[in-house]
Amino acid sequence: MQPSVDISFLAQVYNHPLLSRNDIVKLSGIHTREFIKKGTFVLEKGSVPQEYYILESGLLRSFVHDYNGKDITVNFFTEGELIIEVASLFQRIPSSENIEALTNCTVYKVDFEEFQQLFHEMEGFREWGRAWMSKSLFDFKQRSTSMIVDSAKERYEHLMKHRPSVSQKAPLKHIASYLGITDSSLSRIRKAK
Amino acid sequence: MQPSVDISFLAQVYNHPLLSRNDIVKLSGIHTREFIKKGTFVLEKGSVPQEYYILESGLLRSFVHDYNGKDITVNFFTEGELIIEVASLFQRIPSSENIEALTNCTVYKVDFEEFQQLFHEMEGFREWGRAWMSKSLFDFKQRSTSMIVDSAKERYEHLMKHRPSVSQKAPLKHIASYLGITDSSLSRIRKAK
DNA sequence: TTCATTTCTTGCCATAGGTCAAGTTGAAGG
DNA sequence: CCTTCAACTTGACCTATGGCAAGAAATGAA
Repeated sequence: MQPSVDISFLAQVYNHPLLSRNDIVKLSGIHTREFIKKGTFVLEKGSVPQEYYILESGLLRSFVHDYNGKDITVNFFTEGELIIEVASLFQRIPSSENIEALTNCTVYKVDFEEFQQLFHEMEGFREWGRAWMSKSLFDFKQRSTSMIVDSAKERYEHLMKHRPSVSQKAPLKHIASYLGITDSSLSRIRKAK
Repeated sequence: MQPSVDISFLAQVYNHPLLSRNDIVKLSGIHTREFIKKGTFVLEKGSVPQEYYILESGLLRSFVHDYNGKDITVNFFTEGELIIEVASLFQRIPSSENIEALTNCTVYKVDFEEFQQLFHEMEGFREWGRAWMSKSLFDFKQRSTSMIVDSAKERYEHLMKHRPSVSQKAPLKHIASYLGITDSSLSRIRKAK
């Protein structure tokens, strides 16, 4: 049994002035709903992704290993967000990061070729894509600035406030590496509150 | 006297498999060469940019002020790079950062409206744009990971190696804030070598 | 040339956060 | 119910980097 597509959920994700309700319906055609079990890797280092996903429910993270083999969480993916490794998907190069499901998840899968075709066909979709990229770029810029300007405690509080589901569902060690501190330090920060 | 456009320079910048020599010539039509004096702001916090630039020679930086009023360099722009604040240019919202010329510069200016038109007309241009954005996204991701994984000294050495012109032309304090350390610390790091 | 301003260096001490190691607590499988 | 493994906490100590302030060097304007 194939679970069915939830148009109004997709309408929220693909919210853009140049995308009409009709466009969304058309877009929904390239989305298939899937379940992903906790622990599954939706992308492995070294492979070239053939798709991206939209996360309906659950939590994932992307991570890399530094030169000491230490595991560093690069990003979390929360409900309503795109699960995508932009550089490797668009440039067809092997990914340098892994993406792993931290909980059971429900996602919409989008094949790259089908995406690509609609992308060039629909101006609104392109504009949405560019807006999405701008926002991501902005977020990562903010993130590196925050690493400079804010203390570990402030960064933690910011994460708590803006992405509460992360601190609820992710193990402390992943949150710590995402914040750029050790798990001991994060434990102390939490205690201090 | 209007300085003339250097097509082969632009061909390097707009290097992409889907952009032919003819496409580049067409693109060059929306570029005007300009000189910018050291100290000029090409973008001021709070204003909405109407253009982006390509840097032929010179050095610029973008920066913000943190809540203590401390000046933080977010990025440097070196020769051959795009001088652009993506979020505010594409989403037509006031910029949260400033962009300032650290030396006299030669640039190609591109008006947003003219860009926008060609962008939707030429598939190759769109693909180039997306590739450029992917790369930027990748770079910022790397940057935040580097802030976590590498020591101040390693970050400095990386910058030295990959963007030597920055350490040659920018004052120490801007390099320090870009690296996320104080100018005293950077001075000591330099000395230690 | 001189004066003023910025840039850079350096010393002293403070501190956030790291490292390592030893527990606890807790959850999942047999 | 017991065992195991991961998650989390906590303590003792260490280190990279910050804050502050003084001075030296370089740059630029008059």
